[in-house]
Amino acid sequence: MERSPGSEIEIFRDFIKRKGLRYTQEREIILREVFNIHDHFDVDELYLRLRNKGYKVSKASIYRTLPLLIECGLVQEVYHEDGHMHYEHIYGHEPHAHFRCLSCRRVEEFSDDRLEEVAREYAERYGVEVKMTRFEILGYCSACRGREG
Amino acid sequence: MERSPGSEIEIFRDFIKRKGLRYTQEREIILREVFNIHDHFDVDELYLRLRNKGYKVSKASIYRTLPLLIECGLVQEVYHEDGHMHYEHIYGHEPHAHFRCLSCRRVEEFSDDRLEEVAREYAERYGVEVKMTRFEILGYCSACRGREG
DNA sequence: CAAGGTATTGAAAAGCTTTCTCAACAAAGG
DNA sequence: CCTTTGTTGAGAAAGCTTTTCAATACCTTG
Ligand SMILES: [Mn+2]
Ligand SMILES: [Mn+2]
Ligand SMILES: [Zn+2]
Ligand SMILES: [Zn+2]
Repeated sequence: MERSPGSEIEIFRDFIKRKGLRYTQEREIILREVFNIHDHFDVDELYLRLRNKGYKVSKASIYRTLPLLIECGLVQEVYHEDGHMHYEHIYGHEPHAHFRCLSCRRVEEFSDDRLEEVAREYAERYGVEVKMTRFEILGYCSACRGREG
Repeated sequence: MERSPGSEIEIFRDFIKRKGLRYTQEREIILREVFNIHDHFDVDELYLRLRNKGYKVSKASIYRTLPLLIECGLVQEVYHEDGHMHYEHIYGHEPHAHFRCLSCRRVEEFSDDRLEEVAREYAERYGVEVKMTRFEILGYCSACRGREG
């Protein structure tokens, strides 16, 4: 009988405990805000949202916590743009890929089972353990393809 | 009757001219070295290789030229790691995806036609123009999966 | 082929993002 | 509670990438 996976908070707490780390206020505050953002975000946006809500969490703590959230599979690096990384929470969401318009920078999500299939087959053939996959299409969206390109 | 696409040098020169830019020594030297490297590379490696061959090209020029090579489709950003971007030349190579081991950092290439299929279908359905695609599998290679994970 | 207009270059500075340092603090076990 | 020790915040440091600006080189024109 499989135990239900639980909320992101339980998952994170278990992960932190299993690693022998301490479950701090700051770590939970950051986790909660990451799951309040239903969009791609960067460190600065996360930091400002927390400040605007009155939480005093430092950027250093955000930079320290994100790798933990990624390691336990709750969060993912989505893409690197404008000199910094962009993230999203993935727990509770279907795996999906991204289209990014090189002109207007709009990002669209879509999913296709073949992508996970490709990863699964690669893993089987080469004996690797898949932690995550990332599929991106870069190009010009329908609105932009006329204007330049 | 379709004209043959030509070498990377012709393509780059045509691109530069079409944009009304100047075809300089430095730009060609950088282009040539990019196509001498049959691996993923970063700015520093490219810079050091040029210096070791006696070329005096500045990093600024490399940082200025890479976006041009990318814009004309000769080069691609492969992945961001250790705080900087890694590139590869793609002209003359089949499209391929990457597996990256999170432990030993080894990078393996593989290809699967389904990936281009997914992109082609997305483009058709949403009317976007695809410039490039990127598929990555992150995980632990067969050698590393026992040791940690 | 010479000259002039102007994009490009190199070197250094600046701008950013991310990491590190260290004293003060707080989590967690006894 | 008390103690131990990992964590935090603020600022410094460390990179990477972009910008600045005078000197240079490309290339068009005459
Ligand atoms: Mn997404
Ligand atoms: Mn490759
Ligand atoms: Zn667009
Ligand atoms: Zn490995």
